[in-house]
Amino acid sequence: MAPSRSPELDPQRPYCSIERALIVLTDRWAFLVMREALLYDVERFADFRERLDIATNILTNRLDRLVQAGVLERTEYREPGSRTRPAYRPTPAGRDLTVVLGALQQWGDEHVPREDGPTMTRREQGSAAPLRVDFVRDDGPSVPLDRVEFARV
Amino acid sequence: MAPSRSPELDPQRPYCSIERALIVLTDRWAFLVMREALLYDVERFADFRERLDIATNILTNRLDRLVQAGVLERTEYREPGSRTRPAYRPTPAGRDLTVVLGALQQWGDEHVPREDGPTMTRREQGSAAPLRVDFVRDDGPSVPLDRVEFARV
DNA sequence: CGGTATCCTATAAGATACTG
DNA sequence: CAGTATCTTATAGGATACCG
Repeated sequence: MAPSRSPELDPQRPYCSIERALIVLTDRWAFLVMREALLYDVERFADFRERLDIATNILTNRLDRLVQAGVLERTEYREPGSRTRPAYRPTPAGRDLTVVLGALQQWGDEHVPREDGPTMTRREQGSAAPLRVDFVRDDGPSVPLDRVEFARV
Repeated sequence: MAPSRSPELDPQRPYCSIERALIVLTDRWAFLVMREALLYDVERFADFRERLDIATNILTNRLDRLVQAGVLERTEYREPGSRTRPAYRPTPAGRDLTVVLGALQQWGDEHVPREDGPTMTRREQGSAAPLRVDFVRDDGPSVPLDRVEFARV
C-alpha cells in the first residue's frame, strides 16, 4: 500500500501561510511527533511508538509525511556494537517549528492548565531565565497583543 | 442530533500543555475559524461560511465547540434597523491564540512560501514596525532558537 | 440569516498479526 | 527493531434540502 501523502500544496491557490503550515501539520499526531522530536530529542521509531502510545501503522504514516514535508530527516544511527537503525531528526525547517510548539504550550499552560500546574518550562540555556513566546520588533522589545496588527502586503 | 463535543479534558491524564491546547484546536477548521475571528474580525455566521467555504453543519459544529472551549463567545449584534443577529467574538483566552496563529503564519511564510510571496504581515500598530514571533526573556531581549531549552519543572 | 436534519464519502484512529 | 498488511470503527468533511 502506498503511504498516504500529505494533501498537496497547490502553489496557485491562495492559501494563506497559516493554512499552508497546517497542511504540513495535518493533525494532532503530526504535532505530537514533532513535540517528541524537538522537545525530547526522540529519534527512534520504537521510542516514538512507546512514548506516544501510537499504532505502528499510523506512526509510519506520520513519520513518512513529516519527512516528505521536509521537517524530519530520516538518517541512520549506529550504536557501538549494534546494527544501524533509522533515526528521524528535525531539519532546520523542523527546528523552526519549536516556536509554534512553544506558543501552543504557553497558551495551554495559561488557558487549559492542569490542576497540578505545568510540567515543562521554557528557559534560556545557561542563564536558565524563563522564556515567553511573544511578538517582538526587530530592534528588540516585545509588543503587547493589543498593539499587534495583521495587514495585507 | 446533539452537537458533537470536543474530546474531553480529563484533568487527571498527564497531557502536556501542547496536547491540551490541541484538544481545543481539534482540527484545521478550528484554526481557520479562529484565524477569521482574530485576524479579519469576522463575527457573523454567514461571513465565516462564505470566506471559509465551509458547509453550514460543520461551521455550526466548530463554532459550538470553540464557544464551549471558551475561546469564542456568542453574543448578539444589532445593526440599526435590522433584527439582532448572533455574533461570535474572541474571548480573552481566544485573543491569546493570536500568538499561535502568528507563529504558524511566520513558519509558513519561511518554509512553505507562496511563489508570489506572503500576503499578510505582522506589524506594530502605530509604528508599523514589522513584528516577529520569538522566544523572549522577561527583561526584554529575544533568544535565538539554539539557546532555548525545555525543562521539566 | 442562521441555522437543522439527512445522507454519504474520505480520512483518521486503532487493534492485531506478521516479517526481514 | 522497524516496520507491513489487514480490518474495523470513529470522526471529519461535504452536498443538499429544509425551516423559523
